[in-house]
Amino acid sequence: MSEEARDRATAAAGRFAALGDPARLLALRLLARWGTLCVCQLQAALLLSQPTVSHHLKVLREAGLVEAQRRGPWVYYRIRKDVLKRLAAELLALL
Amino acid sequence: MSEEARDRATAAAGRFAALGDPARLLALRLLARWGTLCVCQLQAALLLSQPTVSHHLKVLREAGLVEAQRRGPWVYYRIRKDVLKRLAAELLALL
DNA sequence: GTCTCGTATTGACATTTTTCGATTCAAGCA
DNA sequence: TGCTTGAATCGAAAAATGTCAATACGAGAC
Repeated sequence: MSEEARDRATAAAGRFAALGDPARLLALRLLARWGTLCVCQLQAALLLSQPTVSHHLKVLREAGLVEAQRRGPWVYYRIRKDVLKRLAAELLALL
Repeated sequence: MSEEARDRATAAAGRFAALGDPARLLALRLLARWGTLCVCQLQAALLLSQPTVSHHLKVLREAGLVEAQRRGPWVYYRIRKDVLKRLAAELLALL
């Protein structure tokens, strides 16, 4: 297995790890359903403290799975579909 | 979000977590390429101690992503493609 | 039976992760 | 200038994870 393949595997593992938490996967399902949500809306749905929700969103952001945009006092999050598509392709490559 | 959706998300998160380690993802890539490998072959490719490889394979097994079969003194592992397909579908449902 | 080889489990350790309370930052409004 | 509200960061505690050495298990060969 080549060096680049190893690096790609490591990068993909990082994204899968970001998906590997129930709270984060639920947040993504909510974002998939509603398109865009602010932290307080996600907090209400996830039933976690605000710092915890912020932490999970940071993990998702650093994995490249979501992006944030500030509008007034609110920060809205949205899924990065292109990244998710590439990740799904990595999964299907295992078949 | 319904109870079942929450449970499904938790189960899927467990499988994604199993994918979320470079060693395990590399093992899956090797299995995808060669179809079937024993622990000692995976160990040689992953450059990890034998107990560590066994541990990772156990994680993958308990997540349902691979299955094991003993043939003589060797235990051969193979990907469970149906499970991987369902997992990819979960990912694509986020689009 | 014993020996050997491949695999699994145990025990231990260091690191990482998850979570929260307390605090700080950012933006708008009075 | 404060004040209020939403979000991020800090600090800390508990839990989970990744790794290995040592040990135990399982299946053939002798």
